[in-house]
Amino acid sequence: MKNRELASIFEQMADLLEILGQDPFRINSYRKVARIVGDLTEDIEGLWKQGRVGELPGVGKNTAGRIDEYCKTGRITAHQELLKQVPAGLPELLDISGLGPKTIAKVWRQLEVTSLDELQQVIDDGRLAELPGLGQKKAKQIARGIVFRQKTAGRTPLGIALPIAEDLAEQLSRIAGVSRVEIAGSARRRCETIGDVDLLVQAGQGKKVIEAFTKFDGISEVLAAGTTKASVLLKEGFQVDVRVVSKKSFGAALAYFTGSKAHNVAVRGIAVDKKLKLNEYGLFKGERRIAGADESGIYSKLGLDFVVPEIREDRGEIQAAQNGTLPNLLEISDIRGDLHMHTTASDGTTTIEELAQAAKDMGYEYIAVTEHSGSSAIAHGLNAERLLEQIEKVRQADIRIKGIKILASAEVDILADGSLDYPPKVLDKLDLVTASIHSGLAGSAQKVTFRLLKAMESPYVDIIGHPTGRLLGQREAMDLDMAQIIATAAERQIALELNSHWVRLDLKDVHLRMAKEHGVKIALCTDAHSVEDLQNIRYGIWTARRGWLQASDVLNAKTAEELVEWVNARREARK
DNA sequence: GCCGTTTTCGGCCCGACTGTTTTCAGTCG
Repeated sequence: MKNRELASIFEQMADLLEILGQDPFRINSYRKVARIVGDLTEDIEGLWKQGRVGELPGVGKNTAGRIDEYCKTGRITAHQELLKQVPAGLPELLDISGLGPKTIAKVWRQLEVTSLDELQQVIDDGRLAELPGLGQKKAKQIARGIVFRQKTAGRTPLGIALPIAEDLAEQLSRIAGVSRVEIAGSARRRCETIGDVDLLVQAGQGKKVIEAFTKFDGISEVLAAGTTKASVLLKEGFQVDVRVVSKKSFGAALAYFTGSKAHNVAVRGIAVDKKLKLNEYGLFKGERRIAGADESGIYSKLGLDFVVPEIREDRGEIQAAQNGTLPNLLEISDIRGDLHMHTTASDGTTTIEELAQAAKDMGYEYIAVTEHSGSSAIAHGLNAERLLEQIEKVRQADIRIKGIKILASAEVDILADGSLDYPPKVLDKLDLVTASIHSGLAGSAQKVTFRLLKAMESPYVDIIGHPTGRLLGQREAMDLDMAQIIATAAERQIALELNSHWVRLDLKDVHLRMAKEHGVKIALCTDAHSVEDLQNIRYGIWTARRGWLQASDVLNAKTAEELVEWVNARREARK
């Protein structure tokens, strides 16, 4: 699937045009195409073969021609031409906070800067500060932007940012005069990584709130502080923006700052169609505010069902909200068990008993204990003999501990050739089998896809664990042919895992949606290595919701009886 | 660039803050 690659070409064309100072609206249209193509669950080449590229929103005659050229030749002439006009090192400079296209063009034309290194040089020798329209402060701001980008690569995992955001929100709510605090932005949409944290405060006296906020512990630098907003850098290395708004505008501001930008633009378009004006202060008919205190009022006045933050991405939710066909998304209460966890028998830090008790306290009906298999030596994986002992321990625990069903399972390694790390007669003794790749993740697309497909041929595999193997900010996802993996999972009735640890979130939202559309069941599991890890399920729930999943799409939303039935049906088919 | 029309041109979101100016450009969200 070439969707990502094509999207990045359009994205880069937009960057190049921006540096060249072209029409901003034209640039915006390129960015829109990049986003549409990147989010597409269908293969763009498939769409092209059917001659349906022109049906995509935002794709006109010109863009359709370019996609046509790309599908035929693998490149776009206009893109190549643009690359010749701008030094290769410039587009990445757009990622530096405080540095925009105008300034990049200026340092390029006037100081002959063509790379990040050369930019650093003209900052250090003072030439950047001497450019007309710039100065000492601006130069320092850009220098900070460079450091920040190098330190954090720009994004922070939700699992790190959200607890900090929740703590800041709590502190803000204790400031005198503050009546309400909400986390907005991508953290509220529960995106897997957060660029910066947006906090919205309802209060009369903005200035006092800003003054108190900028004195909080944990702030390493105040970037901006006015009467209604402040931006600070935390010691953890990411930015927090606080905005103070009045009660009558709170809902409008919350919607506005929750985004996504694409969702907001589309909603605003609906307002315009109705001869209304929507901004961060409210929904207006002429001068009169007709909604704004709460989000639901705005959606309802626009003839839309309320759209939960997790799916505000302009991926079809607005049309669904108009038609009354928004899905009834998965809730944490729908989850009846966790099917992936480790004990001290392999690399966990806890026991079967402790996990079972904690799961019971969470209201679960069942758990599956899944140790690593022998080839994961570093994780003290179990060879066949030790696995049989572990199965016996699980059976005993299941008898001893009342009120929860404990399934004997395993996270069996998928080896380099796609075979499984236990022989069939051992696998046959397990209630449930998850198979995962733990090594050789950097292999070619062809190789890693082959390994997974091969493993899925086994009649013993019920679930594929953390299918892409990514670790946010640490390790790239495997270069899988996801369309083929999903098609095979659908055909063979194999569930795919949504590993809910916040560093994995694997599968991710768009792949979950793709799987759902093909009728593939998702196993929403924590891969817990401790009792606390079981709580990571909340990250999985949010990601599942971002993928439009409903309870009916989730394997472990089934009752214990239904789950056993599902497994047995697969066992029958195996014979 | 796309889109949609009271259809072939004109609009496409726009307000806050900073820094460099001295009324505004650039950046950001």
